Amino acid sequence: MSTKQRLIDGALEAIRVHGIAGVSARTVAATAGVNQALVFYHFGTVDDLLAAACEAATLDRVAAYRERLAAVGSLRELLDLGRELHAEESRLGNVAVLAQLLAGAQTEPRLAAPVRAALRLWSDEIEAVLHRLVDDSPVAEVADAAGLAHAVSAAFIGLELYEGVDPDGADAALEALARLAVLLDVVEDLGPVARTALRRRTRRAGGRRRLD
Amino acid sequence: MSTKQRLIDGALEAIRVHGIAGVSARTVAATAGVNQALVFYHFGTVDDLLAAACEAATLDRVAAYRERLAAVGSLRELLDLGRELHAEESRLGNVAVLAQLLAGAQTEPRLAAPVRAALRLWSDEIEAVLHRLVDDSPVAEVADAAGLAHAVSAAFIGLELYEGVDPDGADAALEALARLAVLLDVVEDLGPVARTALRRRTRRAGGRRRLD
DNA sequence: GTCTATAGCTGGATAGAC
DNA sequence: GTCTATCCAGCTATAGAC
Repeated sequence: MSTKQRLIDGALEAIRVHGIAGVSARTVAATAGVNQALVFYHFGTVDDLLAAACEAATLDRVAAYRERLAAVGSLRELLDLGRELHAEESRLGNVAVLAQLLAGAQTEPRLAAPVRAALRLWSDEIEAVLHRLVDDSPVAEVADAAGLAHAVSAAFIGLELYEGVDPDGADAALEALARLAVLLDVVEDLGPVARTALRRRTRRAGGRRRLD
Repeated sequence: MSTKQRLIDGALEAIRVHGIAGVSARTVAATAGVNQALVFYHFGTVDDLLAAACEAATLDRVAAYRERLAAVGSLRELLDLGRELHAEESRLGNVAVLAQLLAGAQTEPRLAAPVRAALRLWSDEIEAVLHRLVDDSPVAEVADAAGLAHAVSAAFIGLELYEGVDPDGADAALEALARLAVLLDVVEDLGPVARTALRRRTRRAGGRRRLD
């Protein structure tokens, strides 16, 4: 394995263990088992290494789910895959890494673009599935695929961080969301008469809602 | 204003400006306009100062919304207040501070308890309102107040971080969630016959969903 | 490409004068 | 309570030997 790759893996592991506030050329190099000066030889700055690690990790994980996402055939299946993905990535610590990088990107402009790109990789993937499942179902009335894809990505990050300090609270949140999502099933199975009624009602309610 | 208070305010401002990775006794003291050694005299360690700042800021902001939350009379109104709160706190940077502290708490055990307590202050408040609005409405079938309160808190954090690197994506996410929430209005206005039908359907769908 | 060594800085934390 | 002065660890980044 190349030194560059070892540094990237070391960076990801160092973020997992020490958080964004605890990563440094020294901690990363120690984790990777290489000399500290090589961080600067290969990447120039620590932030550039973090950016490279962010991109590499995301490309890898998104690719790992592409097939499973393509096989999803209903909202029910998508929700199940979502919970599976949450459990799996939580265990591997990938969402945690992305969350730390996202927190760091708030005040470090050089991290903002790579982190945005990583989030877009995920949300584009989710958006494609949502379009396929939702666009010609009754849910289309209330579901904007692009916006929801971003919301799902943000929720994954938020829940991961929440879980770090309040695991029971995060569990309860996931349960509650799954329960609420049952509504989508109900709408999806609606007959034509009920669909028309729903459309009428959502149009009205949507009009009342638009405030800002 | 006491030195302790100036340090707390300085800590909050320093987190806003430099992020959790950039706060130090020196940056905080400089922001507060006091001597660096006073951080340790008054709080012992930097983390203990951050913990105190976390608690103070949250108590302050939760109190600022208590009246408005008590005045909420419908899910529609709650959603509108939520978007108002998001805009207001985003501008003041309070959610951003909580998000940074939450990120730091993932790897700093001394921050975990205070941050969990802060999140609970918010979610308890939200849970109380949800109980009041939802418990004897048809939505109760699909809405667990306690779990949803945690979900809402986590979503606020996730969206705030998302907004920091992708404002357009975060806007789209909020729009999409508001649109989806229209479903709740629809269910809330359901007649008794439709309510019974919904209950039957959610029971079945809920049974199929329980996987992990 | 990789190593040692080091410059120059910022970090937490304390001692001791006032 | 507040200040100066200081210790020492850790930080980024570079120079230069191999």
